[in-house]
Amino acid sequence: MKKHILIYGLTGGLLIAVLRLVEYRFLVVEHSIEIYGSLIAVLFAGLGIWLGLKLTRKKEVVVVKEVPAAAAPFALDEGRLRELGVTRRELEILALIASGMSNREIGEKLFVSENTVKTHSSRLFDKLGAKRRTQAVQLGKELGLIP
Amino acid sequence: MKKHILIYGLTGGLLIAVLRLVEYRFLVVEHSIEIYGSLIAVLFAGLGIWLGLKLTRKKEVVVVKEVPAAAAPFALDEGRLRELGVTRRELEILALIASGMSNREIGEKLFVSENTVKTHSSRLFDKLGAKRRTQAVQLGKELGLIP
DNA sequence: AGCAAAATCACCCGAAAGTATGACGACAGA
DNA sequence: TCTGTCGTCATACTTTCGGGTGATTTTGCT
Repeated sequence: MKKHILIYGLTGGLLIAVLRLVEYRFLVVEHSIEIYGSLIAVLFAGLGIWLGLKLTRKKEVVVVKEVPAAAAPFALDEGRLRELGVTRRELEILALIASGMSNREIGEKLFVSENTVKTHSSRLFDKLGAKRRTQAVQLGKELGLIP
Repeated sequence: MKKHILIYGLTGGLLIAVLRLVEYRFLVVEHSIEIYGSLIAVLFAGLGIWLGLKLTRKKEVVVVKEVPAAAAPFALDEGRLRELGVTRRELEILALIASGMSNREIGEKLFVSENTVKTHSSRLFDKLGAKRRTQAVQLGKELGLIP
């Protein structure tokens, strides 16, 4: 900004000097005062416009463009977990059920017996109030336990 | 834009007229020419700045803002439906399975026998390559058949 | 009208899922 | 040390699912 003021001042001073020289030649001429004024007017108008442009260059209109975010990261609702009394293991099994695995497959994946998976899922269904595994999956999603 | 030019012209003319009047009083004064010039300079500089401001087209800066897309409207993938040969009824039943209903409940809701639901779901599983209803639900979601 | 696809239903059978009950060890916290 | 929770497993029983087959009716399209 200081640079602008400096340029402005210098231009003004220079103009005065130039006019001083010019003055002697044209002052005698009729209507020279109008020419003189016009000259200054044009020059300063141009300068003003230039300054105005410089000053407003930074005024930017921010346009917010909303883009559908790819995917909600999904955060496990820990609170709900305790609220319902669902244990880690049960949650783990719920996730596997949701992925479409059978009790046997889940048991193999977790290195436990199929019966264990059944007891876990049974207790899980109780806590969720589900009668079927498909319902448990649906409820689990609604409750924020699984993505 | 025409308005601006008009204002500009009028201002200039008016100024000339005013100066004409003022001229007679100050022309006799020493250095009046500098005052005169300064006056014009200041006025036109101001005018120029104002014009500059007006003329400056405000730059639009597009800010891409990621917003957690309220809700993906979900559009049924009709193409996939035909591609897999899944019928409307089967799709309907898939949706009800996904909501956690039993075959019996689905039958009651659709006013058909449980057996009918079973045949529909059986054929559906074939087409989806699913062995269990939970898996069918999972696949259905991946394939864009259900939300 | 006539064909093909879709929808409906039945019956059987085996597999998977779900319920109920009991039991045992590990581990944390009072 | 005692208690409660969690995870593990088993057995027995009921219900639900899923597969296979066959059949009839509806419906959409030419």
